[in-house]
Amino acid sequence: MPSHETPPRVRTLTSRLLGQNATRADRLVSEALAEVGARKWHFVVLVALTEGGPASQADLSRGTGIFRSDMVAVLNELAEQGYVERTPDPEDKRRNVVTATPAGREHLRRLDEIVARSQEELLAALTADERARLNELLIKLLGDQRPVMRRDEKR
Amino acid sequence: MPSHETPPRVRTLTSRLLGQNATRADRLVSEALAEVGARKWHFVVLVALTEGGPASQADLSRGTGIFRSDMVAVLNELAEQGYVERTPDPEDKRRNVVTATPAGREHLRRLDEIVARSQEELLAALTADERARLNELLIKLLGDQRPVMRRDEKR
DNA sequence: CGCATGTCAGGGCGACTGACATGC
DNA sequence: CGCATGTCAGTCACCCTGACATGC
Repeated sequence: MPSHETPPRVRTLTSRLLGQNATRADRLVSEALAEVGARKWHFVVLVALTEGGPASQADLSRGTGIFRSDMVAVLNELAEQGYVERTPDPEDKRRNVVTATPAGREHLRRLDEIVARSQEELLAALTADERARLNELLIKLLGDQRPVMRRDEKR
Repeated sequence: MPSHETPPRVRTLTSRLLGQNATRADRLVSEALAEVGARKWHFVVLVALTEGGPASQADLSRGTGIFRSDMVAVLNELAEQGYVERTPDPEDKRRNVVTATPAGREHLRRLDEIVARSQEELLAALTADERARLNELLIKLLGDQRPVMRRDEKR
């Protein structure tokens, strides 16, 4: 009986390679973050807040690519853990101003380390040059694409 | 108010770049395949069958990385459309022998074209050299990893 | 007996849609 | 008025677990 290994025709499809690598990368990062009760969206949102300052949920959504509707849960989780605060915006009563707390910034430092370690693990098989080249190519391939949410921009 | 673009710290994370590119690639391929009522698993399974010959569901599962439990639905769909046939294996009554029908092979030729066009679209921003290099790096990065399902091998 | 196979039920997560109340 | 914001309820695909009956 023949071997049913995935044949080259499929194995070397770029879309497939991207998918498999993304799955592996995601698992590495997610499992590492899970050890401190965090998920990757926590990381992304905390980075956005500490680098961009306080923001509305819609701003955060647009900046990170997380849907407005999903942002709610992410912020709920972060708020429960005391890493962000939601306060009503006095200038526009529809909005919440989301702010990273000191504990949030502290937490982010931990996440930064964890994520960095995951990247190291992910990229272990590549030399520094290869890593750089890969990143370059991935960026070029991605082009103008907004983080996710390409078409409408108004979620 | 600051801009909340995704900052470089996050934007250039390889895990993130892989994720975004994989999402885009997946969308491209899936939407194209959807136009003929197919999904990527259909493609993968049909390729496995035409290149490896008839196989049991468990063999197909191991070869493609689709879980045994999910393979059932995929084969149901392919069988409904007349692209594969399940017949009991006389040599081992636990097994089904899955075979691609002529219509299945015909269908695969269409899918092949569609997938090829998607890859073209996906990779439009890269030169031939860059595409080759990217594939190389992705393959090296993936290393020994089995299609998915790394740990147990016995789903 | 332990193990493989096909099947089903279900969980968790991420991407995404639709709707709705409130306010600009 | 049209549009933005925060929220909730759901859908769908994928990845994955657990269990079970049947047969090796």
